Amino acid sequence: MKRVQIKKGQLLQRKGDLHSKVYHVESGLLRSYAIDEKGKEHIYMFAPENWIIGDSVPPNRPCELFIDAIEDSEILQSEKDVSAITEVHKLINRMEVLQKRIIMLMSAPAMERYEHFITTYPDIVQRVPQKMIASYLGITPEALSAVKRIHFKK
Amino acid sequence: MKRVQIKKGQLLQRKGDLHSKVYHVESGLLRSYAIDEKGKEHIYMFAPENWIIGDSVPPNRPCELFIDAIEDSEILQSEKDVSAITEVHKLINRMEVLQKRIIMLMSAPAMERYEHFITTYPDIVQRVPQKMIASYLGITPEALSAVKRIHFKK
DNA sequence: GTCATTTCTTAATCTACATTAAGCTCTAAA
DNA sequence: TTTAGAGCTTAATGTAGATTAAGAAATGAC
Repeated sequence: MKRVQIKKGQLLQRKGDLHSKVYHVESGLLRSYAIDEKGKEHIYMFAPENWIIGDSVPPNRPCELFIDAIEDSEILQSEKDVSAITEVHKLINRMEVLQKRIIMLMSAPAMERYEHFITTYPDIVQRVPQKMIASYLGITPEALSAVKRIHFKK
Repeated sequence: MKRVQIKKGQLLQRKGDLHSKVYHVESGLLRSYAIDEKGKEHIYMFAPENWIIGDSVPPNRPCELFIDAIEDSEILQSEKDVSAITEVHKLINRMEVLQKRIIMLMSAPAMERYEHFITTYPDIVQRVPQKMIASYLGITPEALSAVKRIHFKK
């Protein structure tokens, strides 16, 4: 368990790394994301204060996600040691978020995903660029612009 | 921990239930799914032999998913007791599947999701109707028909 | 067996969102 | 102050997959 200070933009983990860590965010904001074959980023998770973030692969297998800092952050970095997981309920909370997200991606149109994002991450909306929100929602920045135009017209 | 025999088609859990359980499948096949406002089903997970399946909500909150049997099945039913979770690595395995699935839904076209489904669930393909596979992939049965036509033409 | 249902496929049309490209705004550097 | 470059928006066009509808095939009830 190690306390680390990182600067905005700094990369903590890249796809393919072995022995990837788990990060607890004390202050600041991290994100994890995948990059597909066309080079397009897909943000998988934002992690503001008090969140944990990491790649869900066993520590001996190369990881799938990139993790970097969107703001200057202070984090606690720990090994992925199964025996060290004292807070099982934190894992279960995370699984609940994932379940909701999958159902959203399968059924809700872009507009509803945007509204859901705003209610789940009210503080984050002002802290990240639009294109990152689009990436999280699984749409293009252009489509997000259109969604917002309609959203506020209502 | 209770052993139960269930018949094909039998509902084990419906959306809104409290104190939802966790099921370990000894034989047979279960599925969990959501139903959206338009009445459309979205299969969230298949659980063949040796899988665990359940809703990722705390036991005191109403659950989100329906769970039923696709085949006659024999299952072990247990309470959602955090202290009883001895196999943390099973949770972690599940999270890995969810992570892959979200990235798939965000970036891969229907054809690749179908191919990925076949490799991850090779035994299941013959055991469930096409429309359930479509529901799992997040496309319509009509679109799946088209995907398969192209897939086998290659 | 027959009849009724449900499932699967095909084809025509429609639509949400992607893609492309251009213009606008803001910041930062020289 | 101009210039370069991100980031955001707008609009035109393109496309994957949805929707609708109809027919074929499989399944189940009697």
